[in-house]
This record gives sequence, C-alpha cells and structure tokens, in this order.
Amino acid sequence: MLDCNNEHIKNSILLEFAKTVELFDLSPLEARLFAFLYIEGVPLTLDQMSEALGKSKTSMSTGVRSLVDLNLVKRVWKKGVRKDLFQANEQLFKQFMSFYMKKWIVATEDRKEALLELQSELEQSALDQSNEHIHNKLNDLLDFHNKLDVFFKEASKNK
Amino acid sequence: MLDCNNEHIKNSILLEFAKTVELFDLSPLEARLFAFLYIEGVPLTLDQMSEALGKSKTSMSTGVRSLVDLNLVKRVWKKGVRKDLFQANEQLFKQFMSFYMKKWIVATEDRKEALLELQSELEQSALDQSNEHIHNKLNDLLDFHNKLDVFFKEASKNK
DNA sequence: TTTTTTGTACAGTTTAAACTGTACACATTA
DNA sequence: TAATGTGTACAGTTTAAACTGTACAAAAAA
Repeated sequence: MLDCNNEHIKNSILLEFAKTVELFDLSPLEARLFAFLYIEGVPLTLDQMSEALGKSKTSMSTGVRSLVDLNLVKRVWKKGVRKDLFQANEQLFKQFMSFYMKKWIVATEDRKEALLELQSELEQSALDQSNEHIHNKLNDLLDFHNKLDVFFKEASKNK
Repeated sequence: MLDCNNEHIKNSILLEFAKTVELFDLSPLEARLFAFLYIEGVPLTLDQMSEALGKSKTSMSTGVRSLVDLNLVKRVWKKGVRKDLFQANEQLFKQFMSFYMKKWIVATEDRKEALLELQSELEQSALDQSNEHIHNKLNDLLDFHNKLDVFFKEASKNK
C-alpha cells in the first residue's frame, strides 16, 4: 500500500523531470529514458529500460546511444555481466549546460561563417549602390549572430 | 542579370537566417516567415507573404499570429490599406532573448512547483526511512531546477 | 566447432506535426 | 440594403518523426 503510493509518486517525479529534460531539445523518449536512469541511479540494461518504460529494445538502444553522445549517460562495466550497462551522469546542471551551450555556440558560428561568405559574394557583385538595403540588413544579421555568440560563450563560463 | 544574382544571394541569406531562428524553437515556416519579414523590412500583407514563400494564406495567418504573440512581429496600420500589415521587430537580439529566457524561466518555475508538491506528498507518506533514496534524488532535482532558474534569470539581466 | 546471447541495421508501421482548401463570419464599399 | 473583400476555423491531407519487429552480425559459452 505504502509502496504502491511511493511508486506512484516516483513515477510522477519521473514525468515532471522528463518535461524539463525535453527543454534541452531531447525527444520525449530520450527525456523519459534519462529521467528513469537518473532516478534509479544504478547501472541498468537495455532490457530493464525496455521493461520499465514499456518501449521496444530498439528504441532503448538508439535512445541511450544519443544520451551517451551527449555525455549525459555513460556505459559502465561490471564483471560477470554480459549485457551492456548504462548509468546516468549525476552532475545534472554541469552536463546539461555543457552540451546545450556548446550546441548554441557551434550553431551560431556556423551561421556566422555562412553569412560572411554571402557578404563577400555580395560585395563582388555590387558595382553600384542599388543593394544598400540588403547590405545593411546583412550587417545587422552579422551583428545579431555575434551577440548570440558572445552571449553563449559568456554564459558557458558561469558553468 | 545583376538583380538576378542579388535575388539569389538575398534568398540564401534568408535561408541561413531562418536556420538561426529555428534554434529558438520556432517551426521552419515561422522561421522563414520571420526571416522574410525582417529582410524586407517594410510592412507586408498575408498575400505578399504567401506569394513570396509559396505557402498557403492560412499558414501565413497562423504563422504570423504566433510571431506576434512572441512579440517578434507587430501589426501596423496604414491609412487607405484594408489588408492587415505586418512588420518584423528590428531589435533582433533583445526580442529573441527576451521571449526565450522568459520561456525557460516559466518552464523551470512550473516544474519546480510541481516537484515541491510531490515532495510534500512524499513526506506525508514517509512513515519509515525506506524511501531515503527517492527523497535524496528529489532534493537533487530541486537543486537542479533552482540552478536553472537562477541561471536564466541572471542571463536575462545581461539583456 | 556449434549453440546461445546480445545489440543494432533496416524496413515497415504507427503517431504526430505541418500544411492546404473550403467555407464562413465579419467588415467595408457601393 | 446587397455585393465584394479579408482573415481564420475547421476538416482533411500530406509530410516527417517516432517507434516497432524481424533478421542478422558479433561475441561469448558450451
């Protein structure tokens, strides 16, 4: 009876936490998967995840791989256990911020580069001042991307 | 010939900029729509947007409405013109950061509240220490949400 | 070696999101 | 008043994402 109640609360916590994880651009499944691994705390197998979340093992395999790529989950070894074991990284704020800020920085740098390339193309074809408007807009866009870049680089310093 | 080339560059700029806008959780259409309005600079009608992007007027209507809700686009009036006119807000960094930080703050506050509610439920049903594990995890989650809250509130100060 | 176990590639299916077209309400003009 | 123009609600369609099940490759056990 008490256990039942606690299981219910535990599940509610998982659902709420998963909503937060989704904010970091993780899919609903990845979010629930991470939340589950984090709350359980101990290394778990694909079958255990599949059983607990009621989803296919394939989904667990691809989902947990994404989480490992993002450095949110790590694979662990235990002697005598043949199955792969996965465990959630416990440093929530550090890890989530780390990959999220990096994502923004990489994205804005890529855009900036592409826009600079377009700017030089524009300069070359600009024999008259007929395109002053687009020229100015492009400068404003570059300014915007610079500000984004600075902002997220600054933000990632605050851990 | 030159015009043609400039149109091509203009369109490339639009596409690149739209990619950045998508990072703020706007749909591809909303992103392209905003990019178009921003680059054109002048107030435009739904028909003009529809024509330029090659999408239905209904899409423009719903899309531009979202953009207005996010304060990225404003409706403007011009005497003699019956159709609705919409213009992009020019302060890119200020406006995008503003709604994005707010979105994070609201979301984390909501989760925090939900988790606090679950915490009090957990306390009530905790007659023994059997649930110390989940109790600790919940505290860690609340700590995480607090850090997120502080981070984004601090970040939104830096405009 | 053969047999068993485990993770994942891939094709197919289900589910959700994006988008369209018609129909209509509301407003403006005549 | 009627006639025309304009935005959007809504239902339906298309498109993309999420998810599943089988089948197989790699590795371990027998």
